[in-house]
Amino acid sequence: MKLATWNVNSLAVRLPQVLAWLSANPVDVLALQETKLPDDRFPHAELEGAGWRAVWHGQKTYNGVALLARTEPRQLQKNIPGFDDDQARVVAADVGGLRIVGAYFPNGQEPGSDKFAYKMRWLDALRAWLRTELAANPRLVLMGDFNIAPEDRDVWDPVALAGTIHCTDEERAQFRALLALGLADAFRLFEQPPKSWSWWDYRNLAFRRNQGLRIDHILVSRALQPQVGACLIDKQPRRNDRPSDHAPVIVELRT
DNA sequence: ATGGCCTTGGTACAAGGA
Repeated sequence: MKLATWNVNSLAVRLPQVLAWLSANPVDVLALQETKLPDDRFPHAELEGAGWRAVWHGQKTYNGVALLARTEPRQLQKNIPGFDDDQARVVAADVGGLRIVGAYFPNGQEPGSDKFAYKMRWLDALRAWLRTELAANPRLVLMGDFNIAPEDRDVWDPVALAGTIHCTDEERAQFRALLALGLADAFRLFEQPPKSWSWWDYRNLAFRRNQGLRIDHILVSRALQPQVGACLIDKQPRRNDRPSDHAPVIVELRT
């Protein structure tokens, strides 16, 4: 079983690339972030035509998440229960015997800003909810755009970017607190090439220079860890014309 | 360099992203 996550930075723009990628990369579940579509504009018919069931939670202009699956997702959850939020950032469902949580974590903009405070509140609420969710669903995967580079090795220039957004101690402590719930960063269960990133700025020829961050993650619960066979970042779609600034992350679970 | 790009909304340029 293969699962993947991809921040597509507008599904309206990227749908053809998503369908092409899915044809070449037969995953069972794909979590999407930054669909940037209200629910009535989600392209469920096109996806259905390609053999994908979907659940989606979107809004106009910003944010928006979805899960695409080969089988019907059940037990749908949109956003974090009990956390009043006007931003569409979470969609969860049961697929193939797994609890799948797809999430678009807040960016946070700048330490000390209102948006950063929101990011911290959102992370607190996510963690509290996941604690109960994990207790009820031991086979759980949390994947998406975390907007957190967990360690210095996840940053192309950790000196220049020390303490900046995605790299602050507070964000990294939040990431470790998620791991402490009993989750593992699937990517780090394996030896990986140095300078592995999942996002490259559109500016500065950043992709060509491989100047990026690893901020898109797949976390697996303890019960699933023995089944994780591989985890990789697929840089290929970042080479497309009009690419997303993020690349997909893929995990393989042995069944 | 308080920059460089991309998307949306809307039709000029601001906001947001990371």
